[in-house]
Amino acid sequence: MSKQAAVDAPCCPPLTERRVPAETAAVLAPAFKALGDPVRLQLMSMIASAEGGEICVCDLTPAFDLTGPTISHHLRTLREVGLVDADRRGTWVYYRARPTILRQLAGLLGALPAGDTVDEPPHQAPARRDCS
Amino acid sequence: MSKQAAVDAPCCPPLTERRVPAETAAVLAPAFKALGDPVRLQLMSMIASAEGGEICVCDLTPAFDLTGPTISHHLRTLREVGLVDADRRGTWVYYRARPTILRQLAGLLGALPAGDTVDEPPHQAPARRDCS
DNA sequence: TGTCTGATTCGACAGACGTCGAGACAGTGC
DNA sequence: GCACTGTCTCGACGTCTGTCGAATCAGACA
Repeated sequence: MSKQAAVDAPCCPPLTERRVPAETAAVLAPAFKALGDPVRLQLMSMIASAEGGEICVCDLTPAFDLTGPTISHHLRTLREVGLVDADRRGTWVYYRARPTILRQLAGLLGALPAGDTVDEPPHQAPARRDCS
Repeated sequence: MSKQAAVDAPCCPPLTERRVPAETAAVLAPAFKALGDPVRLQLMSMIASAEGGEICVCDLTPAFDLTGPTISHHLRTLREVGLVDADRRGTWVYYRARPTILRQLAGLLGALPAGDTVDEPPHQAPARRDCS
């Protein structure tokens, strides 16, 4: 059924420290892309923050002004990149987040063990260089 | 001309803790989407990890099997969501990462206290079925 | 000034994406 | 068995995206 490609990606140093190799980029980019839609980003957060660690589709659908098939489509996208996992229980289907890949993405962006986060290089706000 | 919309986003609790509001999702999703392309992900990491904090376009272009205009297009995408900043110096244009939004994204994905979550979340199903 | 190099913008095109309605499938309950 | 509910798949449609070549813009230099 689902591909869940990104799940097995090798773990990754923050992109602020070393250039991301093409292979890693090819594997992780789809996960970022999946989060690149406001609906999916909200779906992901509803799933990841659900109490009990999982949430029913029937709780997700009414939260949006979209049809069932559309929500289902977005959920499949999240499933295919390995961000969530589905589980049918009787009539209902429950979705659950997969923290591993979420951590990989966060790690890549540099959510390091908190504390040593890179800090602003010299950068004044109003720079506006408009080199257009 | 550039939009740099996401830059001013309010900071955000991890999506594993609370549902991301539609507003925040609409603001941060474009940044994730920008990172959702392998080429842009690599560009972003080359820029963010560049020594001196910045890197010349002339160093970026030859690193890919793509034409100049295509690289320029991707760089503009990164610029428009506020992930990078451009600066023309003489003949060359230098790009620099903006750590603020990078940290926002990382934080959203889970400034996980490290060592906490394991892949398998609590798995017994708390039979929530009040979906009627 | 004229020419050269580096970077961006413009216009075009194929392919991917987001959305929907209709229909199919999986379980439950009578 | 049959009807009902919840979810997914399929096909279609309009829009967006990634890529390119050609043209344009911005500086440097003779």
